[in-house]
Amino acid sequence: MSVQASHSKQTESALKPARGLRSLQKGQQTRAVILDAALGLAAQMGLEGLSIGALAEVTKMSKSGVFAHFGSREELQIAVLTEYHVRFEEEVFFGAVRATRGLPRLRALYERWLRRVSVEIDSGCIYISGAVEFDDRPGPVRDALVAMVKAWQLALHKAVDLAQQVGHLRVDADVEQILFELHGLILSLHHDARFLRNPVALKHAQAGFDRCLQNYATPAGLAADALARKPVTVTARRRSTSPRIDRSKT
Amino acid sequence: MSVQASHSKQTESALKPARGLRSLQKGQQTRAVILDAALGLAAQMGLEGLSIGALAEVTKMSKSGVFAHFGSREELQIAVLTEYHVRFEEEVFFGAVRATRGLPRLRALYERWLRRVSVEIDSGCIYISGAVEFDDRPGPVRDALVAMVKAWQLALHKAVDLAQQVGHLRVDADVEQILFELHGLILSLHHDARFLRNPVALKHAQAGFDRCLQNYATPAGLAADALARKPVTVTARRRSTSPRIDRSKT
DNA sequence: TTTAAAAAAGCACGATCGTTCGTTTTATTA
DNA sequence: TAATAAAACGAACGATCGTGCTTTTTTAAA
Repeated sequence: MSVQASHSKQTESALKPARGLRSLQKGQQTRAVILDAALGLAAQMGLEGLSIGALAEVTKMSKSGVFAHFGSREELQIAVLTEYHVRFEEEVFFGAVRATRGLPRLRALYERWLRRVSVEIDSGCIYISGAVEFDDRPGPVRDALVAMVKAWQLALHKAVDLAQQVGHLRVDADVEQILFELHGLILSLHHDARFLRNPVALKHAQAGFDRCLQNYATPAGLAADALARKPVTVTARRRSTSPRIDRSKT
Repeated sequence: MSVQASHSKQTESALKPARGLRSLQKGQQTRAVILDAALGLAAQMGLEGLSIGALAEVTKMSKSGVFAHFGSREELQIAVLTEYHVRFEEEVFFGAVRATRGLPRLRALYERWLRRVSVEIDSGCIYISGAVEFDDRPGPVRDALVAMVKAWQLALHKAVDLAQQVGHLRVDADVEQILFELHGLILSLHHDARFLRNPVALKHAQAGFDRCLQNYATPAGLAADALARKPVTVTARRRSTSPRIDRSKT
């Protein structure tokens, strides 16, 4: 199941040569290198700002050499997108489903999502920038992006559903509404942290999540959430001016 | 005070000719036409996607003719930005400050903001798309954009402050946190409505605002809010599956 | 209506874009 | 090691980008 979007352009013909499948043969290997650089470039300049020339320069290859690996710019963009999807899935989703069902898992998903959007290495969430770039630009790239975002939202939807089933979230709460608000917190974080360079944006995003729980969670859910969180001390979280809550990371 | 960002590139030398200031003389007139077209183009393609060639085509002018009005692409982008700022100020801010201080005014601001982001003619909020495009692109365009967004946030900040002073919002509430969450709702709306084409996004944004009030407003504030809202019937708002709340516009 | 100024057009420039094609260099197999 | 396939390169294409420069057209003042 996972967060699979329906895009498997990996050809990997698997017929004829019964290839070694041990070490990537040179082609796939440099393709991976290119893709890695492309991810960094796309995170910085956006998917539309990603150019083959710049990519060639950064990988110290010729333009045509880079180009040959993808066949077209569109396919390069899609390849970048699916690579990002795989990493996102790996880091955020698979890393969080180990947490127990209910609020602990939902919080784990959210926390990892936070990190991904704000403090990542080259930062710049391609889902978010891509959504803005392609909201008025039809085509296969947009289609692929929509599929991935929807897949991720579906995964979140299931996590919220589960949290309701185990009695951590009130069953009369509108799941779509919860997702809408959580997504808003993420987008606001992305905006304030990256664009406005506001260093406290992360804390606002975390506080927003807590306040969301206060509204939609059951007493049992709140208890489970408190238990699952790092039990350093039992002092209630309070909003103070002194910036020492910083150590609340896993 | 208003929502003034510090950018008045309007030259308007005001010296020598004591110009007619009645009807714009030809230059300013076509400049206005170009700018109007540029706003539409930028809303659709983004500030970076806005090209002088496309702008010339849409206005049926020569490239150099368009170009001469701005002197550089950057100045064109800034001109588009300030024009957008003026319109935003007009529609959202000045249109809402007529509402009485406190929650009525805050709601008026929010409602107009909503419309601006979701249902506008050519739609596509340049503040939002610009924030994504220029979060990693230093320069005067970014600076201008940051100034405008901060000016708008300051205006919102004052509205929230006022709502606290008149006893509509709890004084122990963190203003920045409120702004963060409201902004998140707007961004989520922009994302879901424009990118995902979700027709119910607007309702989620409205419900999110209501829930925000439930958390941060005082009883007196809630009463004032209920009074200020269209007093069609006195039935309490409830979350039902039947979609009939649609007529809740001013 | 004539004249001076402003506005728009026309043309061309260097750069960069994605892309194609033919050649040369690598890597893989026999 | 020789033969074969894959990979990377180099050069060039048409298009478009922003931007200068010169000329023509339009507008405003005398």
